[in-house]
Amino acid sequence: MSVGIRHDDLRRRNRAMVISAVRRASQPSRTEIAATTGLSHSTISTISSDLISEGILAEAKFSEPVSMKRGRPQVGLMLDADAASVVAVVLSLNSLSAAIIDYAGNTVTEETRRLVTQQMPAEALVDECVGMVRRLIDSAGASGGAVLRIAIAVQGITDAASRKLLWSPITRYDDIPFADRLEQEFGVPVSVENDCNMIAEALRWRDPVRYRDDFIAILLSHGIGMGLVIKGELFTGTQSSGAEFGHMIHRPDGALCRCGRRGCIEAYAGNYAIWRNARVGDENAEPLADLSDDDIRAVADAARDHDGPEREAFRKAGEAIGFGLGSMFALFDPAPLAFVGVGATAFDIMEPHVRAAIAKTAGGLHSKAISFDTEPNEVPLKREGAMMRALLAVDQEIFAAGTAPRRAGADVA
Amino acid sequence: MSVGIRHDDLRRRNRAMVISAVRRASQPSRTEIAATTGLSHSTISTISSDLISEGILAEAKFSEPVSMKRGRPQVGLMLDADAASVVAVVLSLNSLSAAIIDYAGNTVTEETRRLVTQQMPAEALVDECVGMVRRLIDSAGASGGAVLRIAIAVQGITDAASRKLLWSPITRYDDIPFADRLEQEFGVPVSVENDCNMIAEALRWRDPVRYRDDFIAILLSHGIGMGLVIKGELFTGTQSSGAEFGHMIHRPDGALCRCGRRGCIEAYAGNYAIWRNARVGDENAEPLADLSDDDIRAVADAARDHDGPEREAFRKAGEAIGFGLGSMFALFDPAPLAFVGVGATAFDIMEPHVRAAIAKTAGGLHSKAISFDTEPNEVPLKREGAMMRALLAVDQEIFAAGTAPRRAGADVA
DNA sequence: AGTATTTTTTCGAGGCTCGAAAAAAAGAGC
DNA sequence: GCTCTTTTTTTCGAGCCTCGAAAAAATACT
Repeated sequence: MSVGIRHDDLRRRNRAMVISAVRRASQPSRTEIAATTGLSHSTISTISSDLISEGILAEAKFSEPVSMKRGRPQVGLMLDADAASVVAVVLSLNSLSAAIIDYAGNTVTEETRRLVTQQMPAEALVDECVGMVRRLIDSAGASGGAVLRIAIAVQGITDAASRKLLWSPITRYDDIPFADRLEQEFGVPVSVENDCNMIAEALRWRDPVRYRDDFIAILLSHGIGMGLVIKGELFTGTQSSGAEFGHMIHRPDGALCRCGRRGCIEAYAGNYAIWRNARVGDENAEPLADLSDDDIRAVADAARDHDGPEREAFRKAGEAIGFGLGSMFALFDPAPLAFVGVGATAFDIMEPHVRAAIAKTAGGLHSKAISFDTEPNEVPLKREGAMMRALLAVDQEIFAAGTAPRRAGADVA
Repeated sequence: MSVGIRHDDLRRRNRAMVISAVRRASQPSRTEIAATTGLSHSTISTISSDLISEGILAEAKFSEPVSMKRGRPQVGLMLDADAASVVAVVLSLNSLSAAIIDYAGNTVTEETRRLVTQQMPAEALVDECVGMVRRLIDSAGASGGAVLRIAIAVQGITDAASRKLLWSPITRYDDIPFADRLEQEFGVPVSVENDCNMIAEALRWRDPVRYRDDFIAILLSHGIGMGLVIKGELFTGTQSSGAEFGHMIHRPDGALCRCGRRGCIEAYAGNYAIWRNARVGDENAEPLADLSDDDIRAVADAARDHDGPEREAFRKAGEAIGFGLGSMFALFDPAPLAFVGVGATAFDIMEPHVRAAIAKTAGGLHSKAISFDTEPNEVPLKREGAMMRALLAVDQEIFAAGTAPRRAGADVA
């Protein structure tokens, strides 16, 4: 099972701790790092001077002299932006975008283009990714650090090893091996991640106070996605990316879902379902393939304006989400929620029904205490999440190990 | 956040690895331990001779000479039964039992008695536990190692810190602080655990091949309980023991549940629900407080014998369980299942309906591959689970640390 | 009885972290 | 302007820990 700790793991782990402390805090001093990691000052001193000489960290030159205290001033440590760079790719329905990001997290170059993903062969999808990444790397030229990692946030179900796109609403094809192809093309590790998991990862970095150890991100768009952080870790399935909240069953044998099954939460709360209930009035009608943001906003406006099928459609959506959350809360207790995507703009209409449904479930005891937050624009979140995923991999897997700690160190000295 | 690895943690962790390897395997040799832990032979040699001199491990005297190989024969290591002992307490509806178990896992003494738990004040429940543990410790006398840990498996929801019984069907009272009282009484750490979690823990030790990293134990009795192991760890809630499968929502605003809410899985699949559907025919009728095993077996026999309300009741139960599992599998992919308790004797009637329901959900793709296993007798499983929980705590928290590694070691030498 | 083989222990080397002390870098006080 | 105080950072020696190699131990084979 779990393996013993070798002597050389010790350094690797503690280097990882230091890098992680610097990435998390803003220019922490060595003393602060010692405090947060619990390691001694001398250890932090040794490790950080190693990392600086390897070009991974740098001392902040003009740290604002916040101190105004006596004594030697603290000198902040920061990530050396030129230590490396990563590529964050976001692939969604009819849209592909990518960016090169330096080691400190600044965007170097980016590109976005529209594609008709549902009508492209699987090969072509991968080719588009490869092409865009290639162009970005070429345009960035020799500036900054070498690209050490690529992360792709993609709508759909990925495998647990983050290598393939198992299934996605953006294409008719299954099992598309994005990672293998891109690794072969660029010679760096590639991971393929579910977009909602990346949204959760991004929220954690945007607001570490609210979204710390346990929270839930729900993407309300054409379908319903979820990113789940439990006990400080992204919750993924054992074989897939997991957390397919949209396909939990709300009503057995109920409304027709885009996935072909019946009664899924998505079949009540996805944009297509809300539109169908509001405008078609038949929950068994074939789901629309796509729906513009304006379409759904129009339904929301109508629902706000007067009672009628639109308002009823949002009631059903809120109810489905609420009962689904209630079932989840039976499994692992309530947690703060973030609603992301176009649907979040209409969340005000759904919220009372979500709360009413949760109140009827095991999560009901705390239903008033559960915090809801909305963020309409999911695109930057997906990119930030993929970026953080890639950067953290560089931190932990490459820089913590210390590329040839003896040989490279000797070269430098 | 996570804290750095201090120099002394290293030894503690590797000692823990060795102890754990010995507990898991049956009399492994030092060489085998080195292989499974990945540590060097010299390290294993040092650590194991320390552990032997501290009286935690012992060399097996007459290990069957399975080898028949040339060379120095391997000498198996085993846990020293006298190193310590633990108490495993199982508290269920109308029944309390406890046992003293030595460090090697052998039962030293045990006692069981019937109580009318629902009519006892909270204090009296705790008093009964204290009294029984006291009698056991007294009767065991000075034989064996000192009691270093107590674990209580109790039906109901416990808090995440395993200290209190938050809610339980066995009593009208909430927030009963079992751990505090018992610790005060016996001066050793006490943990209060959900009984189904202990069932899962026990299954892992009974059949480590089938129940390894991901599996689900479902207790089919008056209510429905669940113990969940995901990625090698017992899955608990963030604030409570979690995995309240029985109170996931099967049908919004559906049948009346024992918990007062509506539509819970338990309200269709708990013994009282099956009995109610079979014999009362009104899913809103007030649930019975208790039901004998014979009652439910009679319904099962009737269902097997002829079509009618009994068979229909089991169909509804299987359907509720199947859809609930399907919803869970949307979150974390399918896993092997063990059905435990009286209800498991009737599982043959439910199985086709469980599978049919799962097939209608996101878990349906693999519905045929999901393995079902039944074990009617839950009582020994609860005890074994509590025992393992307590023993592992002694392993990891007490013996791995090495009580005063310098001073005690010096005393021995 | 001697040799081959496998397991276990011993021993020295190298690495890592730690605590204490020293060095560095500022503000405070006169 | 100089010294003292305070705080941060580095340096240095000590103590552990793990590792690899070699030695020792224990058995089967010839």
